[in-house]
Parts: sequence; C-alpha cells; structure tokens
Amino acid sequence: MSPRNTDVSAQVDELPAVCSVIEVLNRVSGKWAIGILIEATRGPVRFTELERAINGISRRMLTLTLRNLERDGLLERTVYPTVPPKVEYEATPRARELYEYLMGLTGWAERHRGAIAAARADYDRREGAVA
Amino acid sequence: MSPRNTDVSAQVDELPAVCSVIEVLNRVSGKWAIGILIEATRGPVRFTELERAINGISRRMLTLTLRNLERDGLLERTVYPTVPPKVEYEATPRARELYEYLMGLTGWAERHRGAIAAARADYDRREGAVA
DNA sequence: CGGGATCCCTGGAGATACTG
DNA sequence: CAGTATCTCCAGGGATCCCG
Repeated sequence: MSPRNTDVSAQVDELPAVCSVIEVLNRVSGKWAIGILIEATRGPVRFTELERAINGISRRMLTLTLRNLERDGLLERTVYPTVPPKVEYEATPRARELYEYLMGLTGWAERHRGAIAAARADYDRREGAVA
Repeated sequence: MSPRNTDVSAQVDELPAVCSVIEVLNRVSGKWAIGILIEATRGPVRFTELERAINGISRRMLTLTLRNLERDGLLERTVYPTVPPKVEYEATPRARELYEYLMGLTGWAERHRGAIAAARADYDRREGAVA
C-alpha cells in the first residue's frame, strides 16, 4: 500500500501470470527456503539436523524460514513433548507438488548454466571495454 | 566468500539441486524480472512500453533489471539509431524455455493460492491467540 | 526516448547471547 | 534441543534530477 513496499503485491492487479509467479517466489525466496524444502521433502527432519545440513544458515534464519513455510502450509511441524524436546519438520503434499516444479527449474538451470556463465562473461568483457 | 554475503552461492557446495534452483532464483529474483520476462516473451517491446506495462516500476529498476537479464542472455537488446532513439527488448529462446517452467509454477500458485491464504489465516489466528 | 548518477530508506540477513 | 531477543550491517529498491 505504501510506496515503501518491497513486496511485489503491487503487481497483483497486473497480468495474472505475473501475480502468481511472484506469489510463489515470495514464499520460496530468501536464501534458505529452498534448501529447507528440499531437506524436508526427503522425510521428517529435526531442527538441529537442518541446521547442520544447510551449511551456513544461522539459528535465527532457520527458525524464521521454518515459521514462514509452516505458515503457508508447506511444512508440518511436529513437537514431541519429551525432554529434551524433539521437533520434526516435514514437507506437506502441497510442498511436494511445488518441489516438482522447482525440479523443473533445476533442470533448466543445469542445462543452461554454462551458456549463461559464458553470456555473462561476454557481456562483462564488452561492457568492461566500453567503460 | 565473505560472511557478509547475501548471495546464496555459499550453498553451491551443497546438494546440486539447491545450487541450481538457487541460481535460477538469483537471476529471476527481484521485484521486476519476471514481469519484464513475461512482457518480452510476447514479442519485442520498447523501454517506455515496459515502463507503462509493468506498473509501479521505476526507471532505475527497469534499466537495472533489463541489464541483468541481458547480461545473462535472457533478453536481446536492439538499438535503432534513430532520432529519437528506439530500443527494443525481446526474450531469447533460453528465456522462453525458462518461461515454460515459470508457467509451471504459475499453475501451482493458482491452484494453491486459496489454500495457502487459508493456511496463513489459520496460522495467524492460532499464533495471534497465543501472543 | 532511453537511459545514468545520486541520495536515501527499508527489510533481509548475520552475530551473539540468553532460555524452557 | 529448539528456539528468542537484540544489535548491526548491507544490498535492493524508490525518488529525483540530469544527459545525448
């Protein structure tokens, strides 16, 4: 609503395509969401397991990202009232479906990775020459 | 390399899946890239046309995003040396292929949009009750 | 028309320390 | 073990003005 809006919802009144893709990206964006989703798609995974698996993530961001994914119904959080506590996260069917489409992107990325790197190097060479 | 790295390349040594998806997201992320890609996929489009079509984008961000997409070989930029100048952008085949996968995400988003909104409302009600 | 250059602000993310 | 709470920093993005 305010012009100081980093969220992309401002485009929602645009083409529906933009709107929807943007929605996906919004919840899957952020440095860590995808990594977590991938781990949680393999099966139930504990907080500390994620923390170690993800490599570089801070406790804070792990928590925040988990909460957001849970909020959107992409992760199910199960608390075992034991001592010490045990909490497991697992991807919901909805998240697993999303995962499939993400794998589509993965394929694209892998196929074009080299070409893109080359294009980028080319561009930088040309523009670097100008400047 | 530095810890002050917002880029997700730090995960590159992780599972290849994470790595690749992240790569895609990195270049398609940002508030405007997708909108531009969609417009440019329909056919050649001029700078000012984009500016009006995208709704809310600033000149600065339009330029920046266009440059990045061009750099990655996702857009082709054609300058007609007329007066006044005329510049057209069009999606490359590579971008069109990406576009297909983005449409997969679109479908997912549209199918789950309602459920996600509901899940979110639910979550907020529960958590709001606690706090 | 199609940009560049500059200044500013915000929100995402890191570091660190504490708790049930 | 599984988080919270605070502080801080920086890069993405908005606003504005200038230029060939």
